[in-house]
Amino acid sequence: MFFGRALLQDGRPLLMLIESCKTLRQAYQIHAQTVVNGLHIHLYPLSKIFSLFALFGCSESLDHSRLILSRTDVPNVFMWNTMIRAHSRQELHGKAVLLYPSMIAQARALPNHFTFTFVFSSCARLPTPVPGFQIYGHVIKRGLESDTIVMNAFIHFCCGFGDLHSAQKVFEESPVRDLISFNTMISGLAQGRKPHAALSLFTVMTRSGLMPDHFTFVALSSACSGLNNYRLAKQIHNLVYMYFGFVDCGRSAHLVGSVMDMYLKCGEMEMAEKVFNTLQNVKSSAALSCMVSGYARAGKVELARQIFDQVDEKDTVLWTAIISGYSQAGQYTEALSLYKEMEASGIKPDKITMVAVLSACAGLGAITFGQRVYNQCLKKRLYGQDVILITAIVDMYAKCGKIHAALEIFHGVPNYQRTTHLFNAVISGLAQHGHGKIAVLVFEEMEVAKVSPDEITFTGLLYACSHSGLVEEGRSLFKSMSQMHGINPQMKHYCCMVDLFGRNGNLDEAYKFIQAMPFEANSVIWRSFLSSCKLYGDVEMGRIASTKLLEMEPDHGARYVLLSNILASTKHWEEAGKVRKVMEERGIQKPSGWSHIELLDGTIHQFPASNYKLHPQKEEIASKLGEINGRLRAAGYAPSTVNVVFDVDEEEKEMIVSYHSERLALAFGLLNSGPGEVLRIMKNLRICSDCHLVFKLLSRAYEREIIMRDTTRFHHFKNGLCSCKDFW
DNA sequence: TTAGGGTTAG
Repeated sequence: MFFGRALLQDGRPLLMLIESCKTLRQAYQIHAQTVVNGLHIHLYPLSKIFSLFALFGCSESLDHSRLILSRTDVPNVFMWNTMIRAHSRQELHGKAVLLYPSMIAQARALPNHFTFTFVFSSCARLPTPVPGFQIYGHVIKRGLESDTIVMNAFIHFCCGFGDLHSAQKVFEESPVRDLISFNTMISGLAQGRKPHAALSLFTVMTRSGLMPDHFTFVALSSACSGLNNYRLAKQIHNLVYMYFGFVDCGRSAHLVGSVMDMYLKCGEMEMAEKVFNTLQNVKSSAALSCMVSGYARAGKVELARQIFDQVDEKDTVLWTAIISGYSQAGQYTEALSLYKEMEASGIKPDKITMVAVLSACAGLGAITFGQRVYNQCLKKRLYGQDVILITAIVDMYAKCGKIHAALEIFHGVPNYQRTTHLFNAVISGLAQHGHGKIAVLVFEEMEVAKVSPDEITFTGLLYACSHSGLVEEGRSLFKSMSQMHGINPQMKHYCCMVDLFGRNGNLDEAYKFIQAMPFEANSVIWRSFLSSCKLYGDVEMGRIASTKLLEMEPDHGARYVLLSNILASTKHWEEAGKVRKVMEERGIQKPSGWSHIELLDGTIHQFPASNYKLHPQKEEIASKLGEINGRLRAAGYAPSTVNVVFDVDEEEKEMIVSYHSERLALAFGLLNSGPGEVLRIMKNLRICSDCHLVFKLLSRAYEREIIMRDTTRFHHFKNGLCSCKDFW
């Protein structure tokens, strides 16, 4: 019997029925009829029915196909391959790969090149490359290492894990290299950020007589997008014209989109806009997302928003692009409210969306929202597969004041997933929380795990040392940078060192260090030094730093404030007044301070300094501030007014201090929370020493834990003490 | 074999 022409009892051809099958119900009916007709005992119709279920695309149909497979005595290679492909399509890559050993163990059917192609495609999406390499052993055993299709799949797998070395070795040893081999390799080099290697491979390809196709140029433009080289971008664009003429934007949307993205990533907005406009009515979702993120990267969030708003059917990527755009621009509240809109519109976020949202939560310090997003990640099973997502979660916890939660997650991450970024997030988090010694221990762990540190690792480490008073550790880490790790210290590292010496009172050493630097110190260094001079009341050194600063940045408000503070704190009122006058004459304003507090329900309330008069609870806040002042006096507190710049009378100075934005947020927090609840406050400037003292006293007077994040670090106030040990 | 959105520090 020729089963390809098998007919059911009513005369209908089985294959045609299978091909036209649209619903799962129809599929079950066809299967039932096959059984009635006795066709199911023959392998050919059975495997056709089987693939109908396997590739139908839902979990129920896949379950049914598993059932058929388990009841088949000797499944053939076609059935195994279909099963592997079906699991892969439903993103069940682990299960897809595990089918391979089952196949080898049970079947008499030998794996063919389709088997390996499907298996490698799933292996590329596993969290570890180990199974892929084990299966490559079988490829060699089966003598398929010269099969171009299998080799292409393996090269793709290697590139997915960033193992360009293995990919290139196989590529070069391959006896036959086709267009797909070259495209895969060029694309792999692009992803692995080897643009020059990708370019030279392109030359090899054209010299060998192969004609590039659209895929080649998509890969090539992606490779060159990171080079920031306008001329090269233009050359590639010209090559596209040379090979394909004026490309049909409808059919070549991929290619046009990639060329546009290359211009965007080179910062060539005008050319990108030109290409974008050629797309006219066929603007693909990808092109729109590119433009949105391109504008956002260029700091033009409003333009990005305009494009976003004009799109009727927004997909996950477009939503993510705009959310991430706002987050990167520091407009975290807007980012979070867009995420809420996205949820309401029914578009499902994916792991990349979550990364963008978590980064906004981290920026804002919004722990309730952040925790909700984390729970969503767990529920949607997004967590665990992706290192960047893990890094974003760790960073969110650290920046929202829960460093222990951050550490707990970090400790659960297996070694093969620990990247430089992840270590950096943990080390910087620990630094912000003042856990310098633990940061150094984590760094030692990093060295043992052979994860290479970069300049960001050292920024975090040196920062941690300077904020924990670890002068010797800092000194030796700084030395090890160039001597052991081949990283040349940059301005920011020198800045940390000046901070390290200055904060610990070694002002002379800090000054000598600045003078011995291999390049001219920038304003950040002088500001750090000036802060230390203020901390230790060294007017002479402070004057040197101030003079330098005013020369360098005559329009920067904070410098004037710091200088007049230092003069005021040492009662040089007259000079402080002069500075203020210069500031007024030049029309410079002090940066305005604000604080916000998050309540348990996740709502965030923001307070600008000295201003709560517009707040709906203004009367309660005023009376709470009065009560606070009373409690403070009872605790023997006298306001320190060294931070108040001007020589006004003492009472007025006290008033100005008592209206610092963090105090307003605290008063509001006490009013709107239950006893024993932790108060979480974020401030956009550094906390002043007076507020710091007040927060310590109030943590005892009200028996409250207060967690406060300022621009430089976290302060945990509890029982009259602060975690920074008054060192910040 | 195809493009687009993502993490740390400053």
